[in-house]
Amino acid sequence: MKKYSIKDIANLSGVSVATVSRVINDNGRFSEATRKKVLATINETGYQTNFSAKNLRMNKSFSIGILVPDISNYFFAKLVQTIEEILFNHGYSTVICNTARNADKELAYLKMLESKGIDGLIVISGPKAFDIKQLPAAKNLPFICIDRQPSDQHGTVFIASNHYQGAFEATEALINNGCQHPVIALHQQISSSGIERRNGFIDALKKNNIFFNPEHNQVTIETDHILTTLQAFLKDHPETDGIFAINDTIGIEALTTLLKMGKAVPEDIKLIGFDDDPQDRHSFPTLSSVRQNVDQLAEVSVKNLLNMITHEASPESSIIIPVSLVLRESSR
Amino acid sequence: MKKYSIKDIANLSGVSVATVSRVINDNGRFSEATRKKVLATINETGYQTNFSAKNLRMNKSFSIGILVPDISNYFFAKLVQTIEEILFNHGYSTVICNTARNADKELAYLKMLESKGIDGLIVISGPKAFDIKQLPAAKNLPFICIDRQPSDQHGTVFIASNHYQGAFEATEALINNGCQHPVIALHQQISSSGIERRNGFIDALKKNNIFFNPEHNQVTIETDHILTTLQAFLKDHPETDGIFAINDTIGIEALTTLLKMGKAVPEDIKLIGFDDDPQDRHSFPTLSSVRQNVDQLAEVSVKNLLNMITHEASPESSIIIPVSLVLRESSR
DNA sequence: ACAAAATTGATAAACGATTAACAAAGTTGG
DNA sequence: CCAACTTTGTTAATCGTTTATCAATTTTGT
Repeated sequence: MKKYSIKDIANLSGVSVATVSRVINDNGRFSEATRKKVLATINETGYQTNFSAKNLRMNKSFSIGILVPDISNYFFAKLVQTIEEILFNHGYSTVICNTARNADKELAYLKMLESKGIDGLIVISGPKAFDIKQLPAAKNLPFICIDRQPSDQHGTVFIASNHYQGAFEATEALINNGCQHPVIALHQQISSSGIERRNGFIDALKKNNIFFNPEHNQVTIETDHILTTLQAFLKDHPETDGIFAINDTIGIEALTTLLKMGKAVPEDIKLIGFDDDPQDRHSFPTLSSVRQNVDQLAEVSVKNLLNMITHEASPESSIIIPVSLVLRESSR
Repeated sequence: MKKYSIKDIANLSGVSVATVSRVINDNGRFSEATRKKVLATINETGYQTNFSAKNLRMNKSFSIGILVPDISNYFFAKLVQTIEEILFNHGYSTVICNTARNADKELAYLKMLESKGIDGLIVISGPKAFDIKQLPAAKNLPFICIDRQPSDQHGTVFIASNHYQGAFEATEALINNGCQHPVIALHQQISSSGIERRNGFIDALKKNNIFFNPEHNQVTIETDHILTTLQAFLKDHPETDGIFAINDTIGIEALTTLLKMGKAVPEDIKLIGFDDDPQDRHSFPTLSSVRQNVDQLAEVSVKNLLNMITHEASPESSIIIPVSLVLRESSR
């Protein structure tokens, strides 16, 4: 299988390479007759344009980098998947970089991406160790942040779900279903979106005249020690009748831990998580959660990034996407 | 931030571009003094080689394509993540293509990947609609298949977990724990790995003198109708005391369905799944499963692919990776 | 019918790297 | 001291595109 170049196509169709290029890129300067002729030989030969050459000449690579902390996390995987699909439909390919929340890896990836001459960058969450914008690599690179607030807001796009709203609504759902002593369950280190969620929880308490006391209304879960942590907490705070888990990993863990402890969910303790992992539908009882609108998140991200790349429209600077509460059995 | 080319570096260090290139690629033909000089200006300027140019000249892109059916599936995500990391450590970047098990998309992706001039391809599972090898795009492209048997074995590498072994061991575990009437739960359409798993199940029955009767020892789960399907099956076959689920999605669904029906797991019915999803550790009771060795799968895949690319060693043709049974509460 | 304008196509110069072929300078042995 | 060899570095071709500039041809207006 020979690889055909534009020159071969030109020779075979009896025109010049310039004409072939014009036909391929459809920029007018040719007659209908030549168009047919050229297209025919392209079809015959199965010619494919060589992107390396095109990239070199046009200084454009038709590929986008994505920095993502952990693609084995369902939410990130789904988000990346959706973004990738939309980008592909726009003629871009996606280079996925799994940073493992490691700032050094992030830097290494950025260097590689710069070398490859990517046209744009999408940064999802991740470490706040340094500011992407400060990097030489990113100086002239269109990029947007999802769930990671860039420290220098100017000229960058920030997109996130309304974590605050989701937490607020989830907490109010607990209260409306009778919880008098709701507790938020979270990890030690907490991301920017986590802070938003915590604020939503606190404000929902406030609005319902429940005083937020970190001692009583908050439990810090240490991974792998959830049973002991939760057991100790509930012993000290037997009045607890509702838990808002800051994400579904904690939510599901809390659920099974409660069951192991002999508590009934939702009868004794109501429970709501965050992220709407698929497993929420398959727990027993099923787990209420807050669903982020992944499609919209992806859509808006790509739209804005491509706008930045083509300069067609000036990008918005900060976009918050609504979330939706998914009520299931665990919070009845 | 200016972009420096090799020419700039040459001028700034007072040598020719050829020399700079030699220093960068360390191929000998220069003195220690020039090396230091060139490296110094490279450091000062922050020069990065332009991959488009390098690719064009060398006819090599240092990027690998991955065709994967569904990256939001935990096993695939983990596998892709691991492969990506290893490839990155070898200086390759990864272009991920989510085919959604759609043969047309697969074809479109392959065209794009060919245009980009990828150096190699990894195909994970996916539709058997057509044979990659037959595609002109793949004629001279080194590629390996994970969990997808290429129809033309010659010169291609096939890598897979030992699905047969996993299913066999899981089934024997059920039997050894007292199950007299084990049942396999599977979907209507079944992949090549699914067939292996089913064979393992059947042979384990045989070995233990249980006659395999599709009527009695197999239930076909229709997604979204699992409750009714399973309920009907158990009504017709009340003797059922063990279920081997062909994957963890079915496993977890079966588990909660059984609980909803008032069955006790593992007391009434023992249950083992396949793939060792993280959620298995957080169900109640925890779900026994078969774990594929993702690290080894990734390692072996990359090693063989890179061997094919560099011709350093001739690739093996068919590699089977052992799996391990993870026993938890659901099969006690 | 002829000048001006519009259409169509060709030539050749980039883009930034690698590398074969060559040249100059330095080293060595007899 | 000079032939032969080694070391170091330069020049220029090449990869496959795009596109500015120019040239030839056709169309149009009067």
